[in-house]
Amino acid sequence: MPGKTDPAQTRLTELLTLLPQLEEEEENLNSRLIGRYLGTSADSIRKDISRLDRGDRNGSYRADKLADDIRASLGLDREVRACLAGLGPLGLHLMEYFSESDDVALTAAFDGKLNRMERLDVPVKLYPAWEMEEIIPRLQIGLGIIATEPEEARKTYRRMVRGGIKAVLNLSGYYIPREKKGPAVKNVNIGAMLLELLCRLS
Amino acid sequence: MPGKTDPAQTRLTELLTLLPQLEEEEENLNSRLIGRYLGTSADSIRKDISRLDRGDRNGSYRADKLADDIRASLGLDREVRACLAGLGPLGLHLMEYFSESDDVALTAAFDGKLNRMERLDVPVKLYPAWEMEEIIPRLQIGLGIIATEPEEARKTYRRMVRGGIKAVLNLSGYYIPREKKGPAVKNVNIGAMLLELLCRLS
DNA sequence: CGGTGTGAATCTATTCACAGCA
DNA sequence: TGCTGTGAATAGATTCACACCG
Repeated sequence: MPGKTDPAQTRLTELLTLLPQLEEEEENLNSRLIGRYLGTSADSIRKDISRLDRGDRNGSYRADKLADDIRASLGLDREVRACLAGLGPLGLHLMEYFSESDDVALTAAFDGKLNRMERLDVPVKLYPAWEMEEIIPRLQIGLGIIATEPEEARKTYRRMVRGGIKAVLNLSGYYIPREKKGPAVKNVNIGAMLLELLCRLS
Repeated sequence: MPGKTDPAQTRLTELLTLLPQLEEEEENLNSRLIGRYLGTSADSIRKDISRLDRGDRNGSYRADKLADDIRASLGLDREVRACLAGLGPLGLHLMEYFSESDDVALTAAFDGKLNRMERLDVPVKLYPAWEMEEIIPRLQIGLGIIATEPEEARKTYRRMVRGGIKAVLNLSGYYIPREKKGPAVKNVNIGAMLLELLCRLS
């Protein structure tokens, strides 16, 4: 019952990230087309969008308006400050990735290996991992992204919790158990996703 | 209706990837505990496992037996050959990650930049991207993992399709639209996942 | 007791079907 | 005609409740 996963909300966040791409490569949008990109039925897309209650947009969808309406409906107005832990290959990838995001301001990055940090030329302020607890509240960071090795994920998580983080996106592959009174946690496991795909082959 | 996502199957694949971790850090397993790791109710976990129809295992769960039963039930017996496209930071991360997998044999990796490839010391045979179409059928590769830049994802996908790939896990951030008669596609977008988390903060 | 397994009840999501609009 | 919006119908998943086992 905890990590609630409302399918409509999931689709809408996907649609939001899909819209820029659609704007580039499609003339005009409709529910069937969007469904094809998102792997759902046109019906679901229509229902999701209609429930958005935007001032009566008539006829077909416009990417820019849709984006605004989705943001408004999901409460994605204010930008949230985030930090990233782990600067291996995955961390570096995410650093680039999120540097361009509108929804998240990547404000700090952490790693345990100092020498690794010194070499890096990146657009975000870097700190040693043990300063997390202090930096997170000071910079008012609400969201933590874990991209460490699995072995370090738990410790990293604890540091974030002690820093008062509100939500954690954990891409390390280690499963962080949910705890009452703890932050919202989303464990993403690429191996599991791959297995799910494999099931469809059988 | 296409990209069907059976929640029970999703949980079971997650559980399968979770089990090694549980084996390390928990004495004995029960549904509530598993639910805490997976962000679901104990009820769902019990139901999922009971439907596994294993020869009457009595009482509490054993990690090794569970893994076997889940594999059998999901048809994850035979190992599938996979290839990876894109050897930037994300690709390198995945290369390491999947090298250790039991379910997938990473058999080839591709990149468009030759100089990038020459520098790499990796445990998988590397090929230039334009050979995909030829290599995939020759090595009987069934699954493609896309870790390229978004701009190159579409072209990469087309090459995989022409090579006869059966399933695609696409981590580039670009959304590949589903096409009838095409392979199974799973688009994973980290930005969307992050947005979903942000929604929970509001 | 603290746990599992499982029908029955509930709650949620998807699909259907069609009216209404450009 | 081709698409959206939406109630009604269906299908599906989760939760409840309780019998049963070690």
